[in-house]
Amino acid sequence: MIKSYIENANFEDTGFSYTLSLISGKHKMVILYCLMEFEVVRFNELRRYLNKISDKTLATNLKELEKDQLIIRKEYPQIPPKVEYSLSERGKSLMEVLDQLCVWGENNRMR
Amino acid sequence: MIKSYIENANFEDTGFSYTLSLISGKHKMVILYCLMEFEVVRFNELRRYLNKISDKTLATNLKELEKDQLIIRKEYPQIPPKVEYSLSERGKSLMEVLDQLCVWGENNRMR
DNA sequence: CGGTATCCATAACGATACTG
DNA sequence: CAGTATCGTTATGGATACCG
Repeated sequence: MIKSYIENANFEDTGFSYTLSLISGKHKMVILYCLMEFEVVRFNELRRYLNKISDKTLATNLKELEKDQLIIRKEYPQIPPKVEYSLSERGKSLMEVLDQLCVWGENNRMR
Repeated sequence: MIKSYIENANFEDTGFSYTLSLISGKHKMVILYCLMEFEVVRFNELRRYLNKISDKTLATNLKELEKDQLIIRKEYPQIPPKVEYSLSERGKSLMEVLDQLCVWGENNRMR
């Protein structure tokens, strides 16, 4: 898997860098975690879970996650507006892998 | 594992974000991959594998990876200088997890 | 409530020149 | 060869104000 990446001198076009592109940035992983934990979350609710994220950054991140089909955005046409975010099946499958990073981190933290 | 993260409203202090802090940035993962693949690599050799990385950025990244004990820097006291980089055992164990991201990316790429 | 628009701060990264 | 120093550029995120 990895060997072919380097030999082809073509890392940018690999599944690995593709995965990274989906979850890079300061907040995306945390957003995904919140959605995994609470399943269905509204915009301002999410903003409270993420300690100090701005409206703009949260909105941008959610749009990208939606575009990448990791999360689902459900809008209710009402006043005041109501929008619910949740993980897609694709998003859930990614979370299984990311959880391994948690485990490694817990086990390999240096004191 | 994850549940406790959110409930504690303490994500910044988790094993997961810790792992991320080790490998964030544009090049670190690629550097680790090169070291995994070629095992022992010199500075300029590494610079050629990473398409367009500057001296400065590569040096900074290598220093951080070394400080985080993911890689080992071995310097030969000679003229001209010779320095070899390789994965530590800790670095190798992290690569096993990261490889799962490869696999997910290959399987879940959208066309 | 769930955003946008605008402007600004910061940090990451890069280019070039130089050195022990 | 393996870097460092300096400067410039770009990408990312934040603050504030405002809107349907």
